[in-house]
Amino acid sequence: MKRLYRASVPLNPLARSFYERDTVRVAKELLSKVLVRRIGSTVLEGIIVETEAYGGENDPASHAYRGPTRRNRVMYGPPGHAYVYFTYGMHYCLNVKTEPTGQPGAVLMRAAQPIRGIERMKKERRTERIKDLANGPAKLAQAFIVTKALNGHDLTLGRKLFIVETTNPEPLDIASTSRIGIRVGLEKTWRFFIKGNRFVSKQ
DNA sequence: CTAAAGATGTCCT
DNA sequence: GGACATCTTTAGA
Repeated sequence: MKRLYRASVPLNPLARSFYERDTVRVAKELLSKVLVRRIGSTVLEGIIVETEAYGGENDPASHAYRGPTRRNRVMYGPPGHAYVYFTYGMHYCLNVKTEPTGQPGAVLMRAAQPIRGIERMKKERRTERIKDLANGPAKLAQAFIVTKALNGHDLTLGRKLFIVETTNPEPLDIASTSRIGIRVGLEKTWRFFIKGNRFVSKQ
């Protein structure tokens, strides 16, 4: 069956060089880019509207603060891979690894504006409210069907899970605050979101 | 081995 | 605004 048009132009996944940079910079630049999840013939897409940067031994809020462990090993691997961890006994959170290999750094995907595959997301999230599909890190992971099976997945391959540039980028108004849900490292304003976007977790 | 916290979400008051 | 679900990971004995 012929398609009259494409809802989104297929673009190449962001290259490893995009991720292999300063974590805070990557966290800001990921805003407005599109997170893509493919499961068989199903495609899920969302505009990244909120992120948080996590560092290494200089960042007490980071999983890598006390050095490498089994859980955080992806944070010490090559850039451009997914770091997925399980928390609170029931939730997954999705990060992308930044900085060069051997240097810890990751960006937490905190919220996305659903643009494709919304019906599937509603089913996964058990809600009809589009605003509530991915306005939080664990909600986002659930909507995009991200589990520990994707931990360490290479985001530059363009399969299963990856990120692409926006087709029509608009000028961004970016706000920054302290990161959410942490008890230390509050002095760093490493949470970034698109100001005014209604799919952000908290204004 | 044991214990406590956790980059959260949901439901209740 | 607060309780609570639920279990892996990590730190400490």
